[in-house]
Amino acid sequence: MSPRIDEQNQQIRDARKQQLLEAGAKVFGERGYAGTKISDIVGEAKLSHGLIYHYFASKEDIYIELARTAFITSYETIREVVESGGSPYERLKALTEGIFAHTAESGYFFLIALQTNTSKTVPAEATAISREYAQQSMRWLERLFREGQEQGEFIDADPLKQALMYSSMLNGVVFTRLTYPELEDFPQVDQILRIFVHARAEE
Amino acid sequence: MSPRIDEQNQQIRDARKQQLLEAGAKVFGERGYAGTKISDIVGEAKLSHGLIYHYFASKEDIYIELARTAFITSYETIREVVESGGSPYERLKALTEGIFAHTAESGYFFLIALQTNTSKTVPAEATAISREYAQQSMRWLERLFREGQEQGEFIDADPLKQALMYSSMLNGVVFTRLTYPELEDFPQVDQILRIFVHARAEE
DNA sequence: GTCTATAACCCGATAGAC
DNA sequence: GTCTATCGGGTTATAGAC
Repeated sequence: MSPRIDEQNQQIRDARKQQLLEAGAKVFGERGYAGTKISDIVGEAKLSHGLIYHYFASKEDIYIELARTAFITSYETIREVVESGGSPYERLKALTEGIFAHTAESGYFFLIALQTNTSKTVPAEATAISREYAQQSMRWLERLFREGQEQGEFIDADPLKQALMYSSMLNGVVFTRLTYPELEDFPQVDQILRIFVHARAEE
Repeated sequence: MSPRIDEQNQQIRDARKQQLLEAGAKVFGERGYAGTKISDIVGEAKLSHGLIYHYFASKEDIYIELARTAFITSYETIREVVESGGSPYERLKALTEGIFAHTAESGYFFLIALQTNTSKTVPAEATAISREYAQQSMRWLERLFREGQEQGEFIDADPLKQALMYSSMLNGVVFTRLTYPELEDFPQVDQILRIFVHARAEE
């Protein structure tokens, strides 16, 4: 095999794998781990039944890879924004808007993350990955809230609980946005962030 | 058959049905509709495999009955509190605390409601029931927010969007409480309701 | 009313041809 | 690399004995 052929083959392999992952994200998101059949995935990807096993060892394997992508993406977004410049409030607002924009286009990953945290049927490895990244993400959020309190922008409260409150609210709102996609300009980001900042005269 | 026997039989039937519904709530909540096997339910209820079909026509049937209970309970709680006495803020606070108390003891129904709204594998009838009650519940919440605005307690904003915001936040927080049951006094109800009320001097 | 046994079907994963 | 055919195991629902 010449290098030329090798390279072409690699491109085909990458393309097929991506095809299967995208199909998997859609059907796992819509139907859950147990409710998804291999035939659903290959049907969505328009590939034959057997071919999926040339790219993944098992159904569990596909799910784990998708869950990992979901959690890493979320974690990296949080880390980058918290480490970036701007006041704590500006960063919190930027993070919120970034997450809304992201989930609007790839809601399936949100649903996969949700399942990984609620269903006992998902592969144990996916649940372990979730726990790991959830903990790390919470640490970054905690730091953001602590900074906001030190600088006087945020109200005083246990920073970890504020971080939990923030992620709770975000989950709830993203979920509603997925349920009612026709709702535009929901929610007002400034409004939901009022929970965390000091009261001030209304204009 | 004497009436005496009939009555005893009816008691047995009711008890078994309740047993199966409770087992079903647990395993459907934990494993999802597709991930739950009949053997999981009867195993949890400690009854034999075949017996479940003397009480329910099908697996779908059990799920529909559980989903109906979940949505009706939620709807009735909202309706009763909104119709009760007290200022809008007092009613909103009472509703929030009531829902937290309720989901703390029967979180499985929350998970069943969640799945019914996100998974395409659940029986279509359950999804229809969800939509119906969600719409009705939203109307009552909308009314509560409109009253709060008219009386000057709540900030001005589209009452329907405030109702959506409230239910989003509640979903997110209940979810977090299920994920971290060891967290006590999370969240501070007064804090989350700050979103909806006018800013005022902090004590 | 309760149980065990089984029918009828479907799924994940593999084998092997092209 | 891609496909069809098939194996082995497991699932819902029913039948029939006690």
